[in-house]
Amino acid sequence: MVEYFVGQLAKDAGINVETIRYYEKQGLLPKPRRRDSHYRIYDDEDLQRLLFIKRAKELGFTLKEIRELCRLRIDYDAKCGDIKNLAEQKLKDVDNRIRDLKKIRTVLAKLIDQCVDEDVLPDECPILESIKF
Amino acid sequence: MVEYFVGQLAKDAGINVETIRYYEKQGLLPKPRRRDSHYRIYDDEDLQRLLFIKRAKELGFTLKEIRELCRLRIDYDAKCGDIKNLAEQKLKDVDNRIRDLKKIRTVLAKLIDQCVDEDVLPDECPILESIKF
DNA sequence: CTTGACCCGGTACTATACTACAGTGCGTAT
DNA sequence: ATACGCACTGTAGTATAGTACCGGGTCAAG
Repeated sequence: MVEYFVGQLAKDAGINVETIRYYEKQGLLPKPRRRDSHYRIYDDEDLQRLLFIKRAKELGFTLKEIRELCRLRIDYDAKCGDIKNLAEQKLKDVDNRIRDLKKIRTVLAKLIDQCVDEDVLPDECPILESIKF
Repeated sequence: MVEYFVGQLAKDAGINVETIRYYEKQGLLPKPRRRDSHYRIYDDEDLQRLLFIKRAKELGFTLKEIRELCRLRIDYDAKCGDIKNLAEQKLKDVDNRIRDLKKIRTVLAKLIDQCVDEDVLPDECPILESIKF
């Protein structure tokens, strides 16, 4: 199994060393094992987790929400029903995001078509023209 | 046509009055007409625009990106090709977001199923288990 | 013609999410 | 064994996106 120190992990994930330690403090990364030297030791799972956090952030989830997404599990104390409820709520949220992104997608595609077919530009924001949230 | 002052607009959009003035400063809202009293006057288009900004933010776009999305137009100076390029780039971005959200969706759905069918919980973060970005 | 709700610009403060030191210790290659 | 890079904790500073407040003007109901 591959092991890294924080510097290598940071490089592989494309994330700042300080940010990794910050995520640990915020409970987004589990407290890693340490060398005798108290250097943190990471593995590939940590890398995947970091990449997930990075992308989830770009998708508009806050660190708090990401923490929740990642904790949909393990809490053997929590009843299955509780987890199910939270998961269902998150699923609904994700579905809505997908739906609204598809609306934006449609408008962008239309705009690109307009640019090809004619040399006519819409005279108001096309996104606003067609999307009514 | 309905006209509002900033207070009513804020109420209808579910957005703070100060935030609306802030968006104007940031170039997200066009400078509105004014009464003689220099009160700002808004209409339904402004409301739609605000709702779009609100949702786009929730979808993970920054104010800067939203400004760009809304300006994919009007710039009659810009060549159609430039607009097309920007729009295509945004489209790719939106497609990637949809793709990744669908991955998360799949995992959430699976998690909910597990809760129904058995009383077994995954013992690691299910999101991380299955999503490799 | 006043009074209370609302608007004005401007400035200062806040929360979130980093990012950058400072001072100190570890690791390894020479 | 020493020097250079990298790690450690802790604290301070930054960017983004608001949010709150101040002193003052406006509007309209009574």
